[in-house]
Amino acid sequence: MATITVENYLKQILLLSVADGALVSMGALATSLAVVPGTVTTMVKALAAEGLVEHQPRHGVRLTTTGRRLALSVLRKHRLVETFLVHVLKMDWSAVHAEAEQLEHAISDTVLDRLDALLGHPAVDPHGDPIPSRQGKLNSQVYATLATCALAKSLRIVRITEQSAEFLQFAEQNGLRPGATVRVAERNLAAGLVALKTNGARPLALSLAAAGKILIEPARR
Amino acid sequence: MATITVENYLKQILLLSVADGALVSMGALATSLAVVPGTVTTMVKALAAEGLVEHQPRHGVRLTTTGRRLALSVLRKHRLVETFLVHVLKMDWSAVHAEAEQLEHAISDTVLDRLDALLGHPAVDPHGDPIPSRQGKLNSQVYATLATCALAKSLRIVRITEQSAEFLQFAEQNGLRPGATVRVAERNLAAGLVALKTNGARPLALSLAAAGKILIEPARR
DNA sequence: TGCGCTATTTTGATTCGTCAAAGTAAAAGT
DNA sequence: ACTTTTACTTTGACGAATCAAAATAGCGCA
Repeated sequence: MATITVENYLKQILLLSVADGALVSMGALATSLAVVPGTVTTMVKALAAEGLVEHQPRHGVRLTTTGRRLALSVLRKHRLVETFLVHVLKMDWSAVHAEAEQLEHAISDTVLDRLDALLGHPAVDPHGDPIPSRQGKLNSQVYATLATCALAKSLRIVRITEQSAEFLQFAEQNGLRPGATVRVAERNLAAGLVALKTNGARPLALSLAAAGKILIEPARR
Repeated sequence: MATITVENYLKQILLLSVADGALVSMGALATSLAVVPGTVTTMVKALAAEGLVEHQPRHGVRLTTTGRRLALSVLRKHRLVETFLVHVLKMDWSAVHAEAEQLEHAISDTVLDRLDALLGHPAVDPHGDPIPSRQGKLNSQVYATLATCALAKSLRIVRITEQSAEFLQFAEQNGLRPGATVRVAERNLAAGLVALKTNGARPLALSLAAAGKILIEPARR
């Protein structure tokens, strides 16, 4: 069985691959796993020997079919656990990521299935991130972000693609959570700023980088 | 922070110490942790260096105050998780031990507190084992067992001190769960057998060893 | 009192995941 | 095109946890 470390490497490669089967750079992997690059090289070679990834020396790494299946199962655990922590244990939206990071490696498939049923087979977690299905299907629809969308239109937030507790706390306190409605009042590329109007009405400024983390779709009706 | 291995050693020493502060033999520890004796010696010396246990070379090991506190916290996690799995996820009474064995190391104090509240601060887990309090108090009342109690009296099962799935399955199928009422019809020391009458009425024979795993008290009223 | 059995400890080796630092290839700049 | 920068890989070492097998201490028993 895969160790916790292996599970983390695979999950991270999945999260960093911009498109399905795209190469992930060793450096990016090292940063996101908080290890030095040499460690990643060593581990990736080991994973490749196990048939979990394909290593293109000097260029990067991608998941094999087997590796992807495993990574998706870890991601499913992570996101279902987050959903459970928020919806059942009423924990703070912004605090659950770190908890789930541990629990995703300790939870069995049996427990996961029960949890899934208890939660009513949710399609997305509290951040709006899609939950992989039991069969390993991941709804990877491409959404616009607050950094790129049309101005003045009424938008619905579908997802916050950032897991740092500070950012999530800030988002929550300003009404930026999945399901909320917003409009982009103004966008100033030079200053790197995006001005928002939320439902609650007080105006709000965001950096472009931050705005790019918030995925949206046209508000329904 | 203590590794998973350290947590397991401490928990096991706690469970094996017959009385508070009694020495636990290295051999018993090795068996219950499924490692060779040499490994236990090495680890115990390391734990002693950390101030978590006191090692009496050639004689055994006992927990220090610090070690005991840590062990109790692990045990609390284990038993609360078991309770959650049975009462909320409706999992099989006999299957939850193995699951909890993993989860006890992944769950934070924050999550544990929420879980405890959700379950209504239970005093015992589904096997009837007492759950240590948040402050580290463990209700260690001494109960009689089916191997030692009076005959013909009406008894209430309070606890099953055995975690193998086979035994628990057998117990469950025969109505031997905490809270159930039984009477000992007959005890044959020579044959090593105990004959029971359960509520459900079909008579049932148990080995003395098995009967000793079932703790009881006089039925109320 | 000494002999032998059994539990415990030692010793040397192994695996996993990691780091620091030196070496190398590829990409980017002038 | 040649040099510099950057990304990646290699090498040697280390800590944690383990095992196998040899060495030793304690204990019961004759």
